[in-house]
Amino acid sequence: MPELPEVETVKNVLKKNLIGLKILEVDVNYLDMIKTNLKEFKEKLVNENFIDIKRYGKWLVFETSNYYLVSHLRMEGKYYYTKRCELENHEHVVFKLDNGYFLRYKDVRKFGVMYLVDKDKLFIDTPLKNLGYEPFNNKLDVDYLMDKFKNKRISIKTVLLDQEIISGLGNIYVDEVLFKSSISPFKKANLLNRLECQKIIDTSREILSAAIKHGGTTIRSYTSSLGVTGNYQNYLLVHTKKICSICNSGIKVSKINGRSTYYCPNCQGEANE
DNA sequence: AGTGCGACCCGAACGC
DNA sequence: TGCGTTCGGGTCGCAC
Repeated sequence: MPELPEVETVKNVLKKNLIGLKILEVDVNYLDMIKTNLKEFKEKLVNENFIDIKRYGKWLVFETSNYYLVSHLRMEGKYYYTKRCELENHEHVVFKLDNGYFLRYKDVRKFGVMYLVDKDKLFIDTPLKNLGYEPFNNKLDVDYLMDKFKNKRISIKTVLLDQEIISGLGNIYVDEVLFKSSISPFKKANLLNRLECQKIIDTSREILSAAIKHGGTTIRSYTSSLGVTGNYQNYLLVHTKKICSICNSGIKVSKINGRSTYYCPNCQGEANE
Protein backbone atom coordinates (compact mmCIF):
# COMPACT_ATOMS: atom_id res chain seq x y z
CA MET A 1 0.00 0.00 0.00
CA PRO A 2 1.54 3.24 -1.05
CA GLU A 3 2.64 5.63 1.66
CA LEU A 4 4.93 8.59 1.19
CA PRO A 5 8.03 6.58 0.17
CA GLU A 6 6.07 4.52 -2.34
CA VAL A 7 4.46 7.58 -3.86
CA GLU A 8 7.87 9.23 -4.08
CA THR A 9 9.17 6.23 -6.00
CA VAL A 10 6.19 6.22 -8.35
CA LYS A 11 6.61 9.94 -8.92
CA ASN A 12 10.25 9.55 -9.89
CA VAL A 13 9.57 6.74 -12.34
CA LEU A 14 6.62 8.53 -13.93
CA LYS A 15 8.63 11.70 -14.20
CA LYS A 16 11.35 9.92 -16.12
CA ASN A 17 8.83 8.66 -18.67
CA LEU A 18 6.06 11.21 -19.03
CA ILE A 19 7.62 14.68 -19.15
CA GLY A 20 7.07 16.27 -22.56
CA LEU A 21 4.43 13.79 -23.70
CA LYS A 22 1.03 14.97 -24.86
CA ILE A 23 -2.31 13.44 -23.91
CA LEU A 24 -4.40 12.49 -26.96
CA GLU A 25 -7.35 10.79 -25.29
CA VAL A 26 -8.78 10.20 -21.83
CA ASP A 27 -11.00 7.21 -20.98
CA VAL A 28 -12.73 7.00 -17.63
CA ASN A 29 -14.29 3.64 -16.83
CA TYR A 30 -15.22 4.23 -13.20
CA LEU A 31 -16.94 7.55 -13.03
CA ASP A 32 -16.94 8.05 -9.26
CA MET A 33 -13.14 8.09 -9.25
CA ILE A 34 -13.17 11.62 -10.67
CA LYS A 35 -14.07 14.05 -7.92
CA THR A 36 -14.24 17.16 -10.10
CA ASN A 37 -16.51 17.64 -13.12
CA LEU A 38 -16.22 14.48 -15.26
CA LYS A 39 -16.93 16.08 -18.65
CA GLU A 40 -14.30 18.76 -18.03
CA PHE A 41 -11.84 16.12 -16.83
CA LYS A 42 -12.11 14.23 -20.11
CA GLU A 43 -12.17 17.28 -22.37
CA LYS A 44 -9.66 19.61 -20.77
CA LEU A 45 -6.84 17.06 -20.55
CA VAL A 46 -6.84 16.41 -24.29
CA ASN A 47 -3.84 18.11 -25.94
CA GLU A 48 -2.24 18.89 -22.56
CA ASN A 49 1.47 18.19 -22.14
CA PHE A 50 3.00 16.73 -19.00
CA ILE A 51 5.34 19.39 -17.63
CA ASP A 52 6.19 18.13 -14.16
CA ILE A 53 5.15 15.61 -11.52
CA LYS A 54 5.20 16.43 -7.83
CA ARG A 55 4.30 14.75 -4.58
CA TYR A 56 2.61 16.32 -1.58
CA GLY A 57 2.32 13.90 1.32
CA LYS A 58 0.85 10.81 -0.29
CA TRP A 59 -0.71 12.82 -3.13
CA LEU A 60 0.63 12.65 -6.65
CA VAL A 61 0.27 15.82 -8.72
CA PHE A 62 0.73 15.88 -12.50
CA GLU A 63 1.37 19.34 -13.83
CA THR A 64 0.19 19.78 -17.41
CA SER A 65 0.32 22.86 -19.63
CA ASN A 66 -2.75 24.43 -18.06
CA TYR A 67 -3.89 22.24 -15.17
CA TYR A 68 -3.00 20.12 -12.19
CA LEU A 69 -4.18 16.51 -12.18
CA VAL A 70 -4.25 15.43 -8.54
CA SER A 71 -4.21 11.70 -7.83
CA HIS A 72 -4.31 9.63 -4.66
CA LEU A 73 -3.48 5.92 -4.92
CA ARG A 74 -5.03 5.00 -1.58
CA MET A 75 -4.10 1.36 -0.90
CA GLU A 76 -3.77 -0.36 -4.23
CA GLY A 77 -3.77 2.25 -6.96
CA LYS A 78 -0.98 1.91 -9.48
CA TYR A 79 0.08 3.42 -12.76
CA TYR A 80 1.34 1.52 -15.76
CA TYR A 81 3.29 3.14 -18.57
CA THR A 82 2.90 0.71 -21.43
CA LYS A 83 2.21 0.21 -25.13
CA ARG A 84 -0.57 -2.22 -24.29
CA CYS A 85 -3.96 -0.95 -25.47
CA GLU A 86 -6.23 -3.81 -24.33
CA LEU A 87 -8.24 -2.86 -21.27
CA GLU A 88 -7.42 -4.95 -18.22
CA ASN A 89 -9.75 -5.59 -15.32
CA HIS A 90 -9.82 -2.76 -12.74
CA GLU A 91 -8.26 -0.20 -15.05
CA HIS A 92 -10.36 2.85 -14.32
CA VAL A 93 -8.61 5.67 -16.14
CA VAL A 94 -6.54 5.40 -19.32
CA PHE A 95 -4.57 8.22 -20.96
CA LYS A 96 -3.51 7.77 -24.56
CA LEU A 97 -0.19 9.51 -25.20
CA ASP A 98 1.32 10.92 -28.38
CA ASN A 99 4.25 8.48 -28.50
CA GLY A 100 2.16 5.31 -28.82
CA TYR A 101 2.24 4.59 -25.08
CA PHE A 102 -0.58 4.66 -22.56
CA LEU A 103 -0.68 5.76 -18.94
CA ARG A 104 -3.08 3.33 -17.28
CA TYR A 105 -4.46 3.68 -13.73
CA LYS A 106 -5.45 0.39 -12.12
CA ASP A 107 -7.08 0.09 -8.72
CA VAL A 108 -8.81 -3.11 -7.60
CA ARG A 109 -10.55 -1.52 -4.63
CA LYS A 110 -11.60 1.62 -6.50
CA PHE A 111 -10.45 3.68 -3.53
CA GLY A 112 -8.21 6.05 -5.43
CA VAL A 113 -9.45 9.50 -6.42
CA MET A 114 -8.52 12.14 -9.00
CA TYR A 115 -9.13 15.87 -9.26
CA LEU A 116 -8.49 18.22 -12.16
CA VAL A 117 -8.06 21.86 -11.21
CA ASP A 118 -6.84 25.15 -12.66
CA LYS A 119 -3.30 25.96 -11.64
CA ASP A 120 -4.26 28.62 -9.12
CA LYS A 121 -6.71 26.27 -7.39
CA LEU A 122 -4.34 23.46 -6.37
CA PHE A 123 -4.38 24.41 -2.69
CA ILE A 124 -7.92 25.78 -2.80
CA ASP A 125 -10.15 23.24 -4.53
CA THR A 126 -8.42 19.99 -3.61
CA PRO A 127 -7.75 18.13 -0.36
CA LEU A 128 -4.16 19.41 -0.57
CA LYS A 129 -5.41 22.57 1.10
CA ASN A 130 -5.50 20.76 4.43
CA LEU A 131 -2.10 19.06 4.38
CA GLY A 132 0.30 19.65 7.26
CA TYR A 133 4.08 19.83 6.97
CA GLU A 134 5.99 16.94 5.49
CA PRO A 135 8.51 15.23 7.76
CA PHE A 136 11.37 16.75 5.75
CA ASN A 137 10.07 20.31 5.98
CA ASN A 138 12.30 22.46 8.23
CA LYS A 139 9.19 24.12 9.60
CA LEU A 140 8.27 20.84 11.25
CA ASP A 141 9.82 21.45 14.66
CA VAL A 142 9.08 20.88 18.34
CA ASP A 143 7.16 24.15 18.75
CA TYR A 144 4.92 23.26 15.81
CA LEU A 145 4.14 19.80 17.16
CA MET A 146 3.62 20.96 20.76
CA ASP A 147 1.17 23.54 19.46
CA LYS A 148 -0.71 21.03 17.27
CA PHE A 149 -0.80 18.45 20.06
CA LYS A 150 -1.87 20.71 22.90
CA ASN A 151 -5.62 20.27 22.41
CA LYS A 152 -5.49 16.69 21.17
CA ARG A 153 -6.76 14.38 23.86
CA ILE A 154 -6.67 11.37 21.54
CA SER A 155 -3.92 8.80 21.03
CA ILE A 156 -0.64 9.87 19.43
CA LYS A 157 -1.15 7.01 16.97
CA THR A 158 -4.37 8.59 15.72
CA VAL A 159 -2.84 12.06 15.65
CA LEU A 160 0.18 10.97 13.59
CA LEU A 161 -2.18 9.48 11.01
CA ASP A 162 -3.87 12.87 10.69
CA GLN A 163 -2.44 14.35 7.46
CA GLU A 164 -3.28 17.87 8.60
CA ILE A 165 -0.51 17.73 11.21
CA ILE A 166 2.28 15.76 9.53
CA SER A 167 1.59 14.68 5.95
CA GLY A 168 2.88 11.41 4.60
CA LEU A 169 2.88 8.99 7.54
CA GLY A 170 0.59 5.97 7.18
CA ASN A 171 -0.28 3.05 9.39
CA ILE A 172 2.97 1.15 8.90
CA TYR A 173 5.34 4.05 9.39
CA VAL A 174 3.50 5.50 12.37
CA ASP A 175 4.01 2.20 14.18
CA GLU A 176 7.69 2.27 13.24
CA VAL A 177 8.12 5.90 14.32
CA LEU A 178 6.50 5.33 17.73
CA PHE A 179 8.50 2.17 18.33
CA LYS A 180 11.78 3.87 17.50
CA SER A 181 10.78 6.84 19.67
CA SER A 182 9.89 4.55 22.60
CA ILE A 183 6.44 6.11 22.86
CA SER A 184 3.24 4.16 23.51
CA PRO A 185 0.79 4.47 20.62
CA PHE A 186 -1.98 4.83 23.22
CA LYS A 187 -0.47 7.89 24.88
CA LYS A 188 -2.62 10.99 24.56
CA ALA A 189 -0.96 13.45 22.20
CA ASN A 190 -1.40 16.42 24.56
CA LEU A 191 0.67 14.60 27.18
CA LEU A 192 3.81 14.39 25.04
CA ASN A 193 6.78 16.48 26.14
CA ARG A 194 9.29 18.37 24.02
CA LEU A 195 11.82 15.54 24.00
CA GLU A 196 9.19 13.11 22.73
CA CYS A 197 8.15 15.53 20.00
CA GLN A 198 11.77 15.86 18.92
CA LYS A 199 12.11 12.08 18.82
CA ILE A 200 9.04 11.83 16.60
CA ILE A 201 10.50 14.38 14.19
CA ASP A 202 13.92 12.74 14.10
CA THR A 203 12.68 9.19 13.69
CA SER A 204 10.10 10.19 11.06
CA ARG A 205 12.92 11.63 8.96
CA GLU A 206 15.19 8.65 9.53
CA ILE A 207 12.55 6.06 8.77
CA LEU A 208 11.10 7.76 5.71
CA SER A 209 14.57 8.44 4.28
CA ALA A 210 15.50 4.80 4.69
CA ALA A 211 12.18 3.67 3.22
CA ILE A 212 12.57 5.94 0.19
CA LYS A 213 16.08 4.59 -0.28
CA HIS A 214 14.67 1.07 -0.38
CA GLY A 215 11.79 1.98 -2.67
CA GLY A 216 9.07 1.77 -0.06
CA THR A 217 7.35 -1.17 1.59
CA THR A 218 5.62 -4.07 -0.11
CA ILE A 219 3.61 -5.84 2.55
CA ARG A 220 1.08 -7.73 0.52
CA SER A 221 2.52 -9.25 -2.60
CA TYR A 222 0.53 -7.50 -5.26
CA THR A 223 1.82 -7.68 -8.77
CA SER A 224 4.57 -5.19 -9.17
CA SER A 225 3.74 -2.01 -10.95
CA LEU A 226 5.54 1.11 -12.01
CA GLY A 227 8.33 1.47 -9.49
CA VAL A 228 6.52 0.17 -6.47
CA THR A 229 8.13 -3.05 -5.41
CA GLY A 230 10.07 -1.74 -2.47
CA ASN A 231 11.85 -3.89 0.07
CA TYR A 232 11.66 -1.75 3.18
CA GLN A 233 9.44 -4.46 4.70
CA ASN A 234 12.72 -6.26 5.41
CA TYR A 235 13.73 -3.40 7.70
CA LEU A 236 10.53 -3.00 9.70
CA LEU A 237 11.14 -3.26 13.45
CA VAL A 238 7.64 -3.61 14.86
CA HIS A 239 4.88 -3.57 12.24
CA THR A 240 3.94 -7.21 11.42
CA LYS A 241 6.56 -8.44 13.90
CA LYS A 242 6.06 -11.02 16.64
CA ILE A 243 9.11 -10.47 18.84
CA CYS A 244 10.76 -7.20 19.87
CA SER A 245 14.25 -6.95 18.44
CA ILE A 246 15.35 -4.83 21.43
CA CYS A 247 14.06 -6.75 24.43
CA ASN A 248 12.65 -10.02 23.06
CA SER A 249 9.19 -9.32 24.50
CA GLY A 250 6.18 -10.34 22.46
CA ILE A 251 4.92 -7.60 20.15
CA LYS A 252 1.26 -6.83 20.76
CA VAL A 253 -1.37 -5.93 18.17
CA SER A 254 -4.33 -3.73 19.11
CA LYS A 255 -6.90 -1.69 17.29
CA ILE A 256 -6.53 2.04 17.77
CA ASN A 257 -9.28 4.01 16.10
CA GLY A 258 -9.90 1.00 13.89
CA ARG A 259 -6.29 0.66 12.74
CA SER A 260 -4.19 -2.37 13.57
CA THR A 261 -1.34 -1.16 15.74
CA TYR A 262 1.85 -3.07 16.55
CA TYR A 263 3.85 -2.11 19.62
CA CYS A 264 6.22 -3.48 22.24
CA PRO A 265 4.53 -3.22 25.65
CA ASN A 266 7.92 -3.37 27.36
CA CYS A 267 9.82 -0.75 25.30
CA GLN A 268 6.90 1.60 24.62
CA GLY A 269 4.56 1.04 27.56
CA GLU A 270 1.12 -0.46 27.84
CA ALA A 271 -2.32 0.69 26.84
CA ASN A 272 -3.15 2.46 30.08
CA GLU A 273 0.10 4.35 30.56
C1' DA B 1 -12.88 23.10 17.58
C1' DG B 2 -12.25 18.41 18.73
C1' DT B 3 -13.93 13.81 18.28
C1' DG B 4 -15.98 9.65 16.38
C1' DC B 5 -17.77 7.11 12.87
C1' DG B 6 -19.96 5.69 8.46
C1' DA B 7 -19.09 5.54 3.58
C1' DC B 8 -16.37 4.25 -0.06
C1' DC B 9 -14.64 -0.88 -2.34
C1' DC B 10 -13.76 -5.90 -3.11
C1' DG B 11 -10.35 -9.82 -2.71
C1' DA B 12 -8.55 -12.40 0.87
C1' DA B 13 -9.03 -14.45 5.01
C1' DC B 14 -11.81 -16.40 8.20
C1' DG B 15 -15.77 -19.08 10.45
C1' DC B 16 -19.04 -22.47 10.38
C1' DT C 1 -16.06 -28.51 0.46
C1' DG C 2 -18.78 -24.56 0.08
C1' DC C 3 -20.95 -20.90 1.52
C1' DG C 4 -21.56 -16.51 4.06
C1' DT C 5 -19.25 -12.96 6.82
C1' DT C 6 -15.60 -9.98 8.21
C1' DC C 7 -11.63 -7.31 7.50
C1' DG C 8 -8.49 -3.69 5.95
C1' DG C 9 -6.66 0.56 4.21
C1' DG C 10 -6.72 6.49 3.76
C1' DT C 11 -9.59 10.16 3.51
C1' DC C 12 -13.77 12.81 3.45
C1' DG C 13 -18.00 14.40 5.25
C1' DC C 14 -21.16 14.61 8.64
C1' DA C 15 -23.17 14.54 13.42
C1' DC C 16 -22.52 15.67 18.00
